[in-house]
Amino acid sequence: MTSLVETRAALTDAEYAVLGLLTLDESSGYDLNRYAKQNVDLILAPTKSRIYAVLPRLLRRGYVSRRDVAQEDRPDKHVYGLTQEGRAAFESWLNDTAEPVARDQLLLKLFFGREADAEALLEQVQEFRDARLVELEVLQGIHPEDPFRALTVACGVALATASITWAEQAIDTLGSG
Amino acid sequence: MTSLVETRAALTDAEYAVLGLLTLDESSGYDLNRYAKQNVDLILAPTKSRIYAVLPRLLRRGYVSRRDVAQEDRPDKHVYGLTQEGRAAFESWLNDTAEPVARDQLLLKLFFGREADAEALLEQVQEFRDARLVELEVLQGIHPEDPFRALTVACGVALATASITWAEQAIDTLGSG
DNA sequence: CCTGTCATGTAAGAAGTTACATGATTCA
DNA sequence: TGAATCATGTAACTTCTTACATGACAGG
Repeated sequence: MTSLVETRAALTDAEYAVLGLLTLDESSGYDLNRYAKQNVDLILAPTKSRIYAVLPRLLRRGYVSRRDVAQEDRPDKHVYGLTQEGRAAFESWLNDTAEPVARDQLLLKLFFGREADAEALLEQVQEFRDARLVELEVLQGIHPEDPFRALTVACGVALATASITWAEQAIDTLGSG
Repeated sequence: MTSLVETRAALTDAEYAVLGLLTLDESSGYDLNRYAKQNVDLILAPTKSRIYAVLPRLLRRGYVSRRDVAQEDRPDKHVYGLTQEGRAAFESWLNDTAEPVARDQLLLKLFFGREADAEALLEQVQEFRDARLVELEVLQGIHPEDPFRALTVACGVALATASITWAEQAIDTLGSG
């Protein structure tokens, strides 16, 4: 009885990333690792051992299925595919507008934006922008005497501003799509 | 025999943050927690339990000393102060230009910039800028067909650009100081 | 001959979070 | 009466990283 609302525990970002990659094609751990390095890497780089750790967990939850492919002269291949439950879980995460998303999560969702509901995605980018606006206001209220500390605040301001500008642009793109 | 160069293992960011706060004044865990929440928070927020976990570790290393202050009607206060070794370790971290720093680490160092060697700090900001320039070039070489993925790249570009602009400004400030 | 690709994972440890546990005082 | 401040920490848990472990084949 730890929480009033007993929800099915959420997955981690790494797990959603794996589910997302599996929406594209069924893959082995090895494939996922390589593909993640090449693509999602700049956003979120689940390591090899993380991928291999995550796959059996998703299997136990019924979010992925596993098919073993025998091979000669090398280990069998474990090919994982998304189940209906897995796809449902992934999409419900993708379109969830209730929880505010951090930057990396938003980027991860955008990366798989094709699979998402256009309005839900738009709403999440707007929420992200609004959160940055609040952050910016807070930072602009801080004026440290120490010049070094002023620089740290300036960095926060610069990044928040850039995030807001980018988000506006993203909102335009998504809205007109 | 895990590494050729047997260096005294580096501390974590949370530990350096605590050492940094202790350069200002000796403090109890409670004080550190409160102070961290008010100040470093925006950069790096070591939690209460992390602070209480870190202090005995720093003590064992000889980086801080502990003085117990008896109090009536409430638990004794454990007041920690920086030792010479602690200050040396902190400063050597602060002025270490060998390892490239991540953004949060750089901000943490800047936060305690008064304690740092001006040139070493400058050099680290320059290295940071250069790393962002490389990052930017990589990102500018990526042109995904998928418009959603193009947005994720655009975000990276926006943030890298903002970081570079900020770093230039910081370099000016530090150089003319 | 050596490096890279394919292919699986485990082990050990670091780092951090949330919640638990206790208890007096002060102020609104 | 209830919340905030002062003051200590522990426990349980999650997540993640780095390094270890194995082994064949292909290509330069």
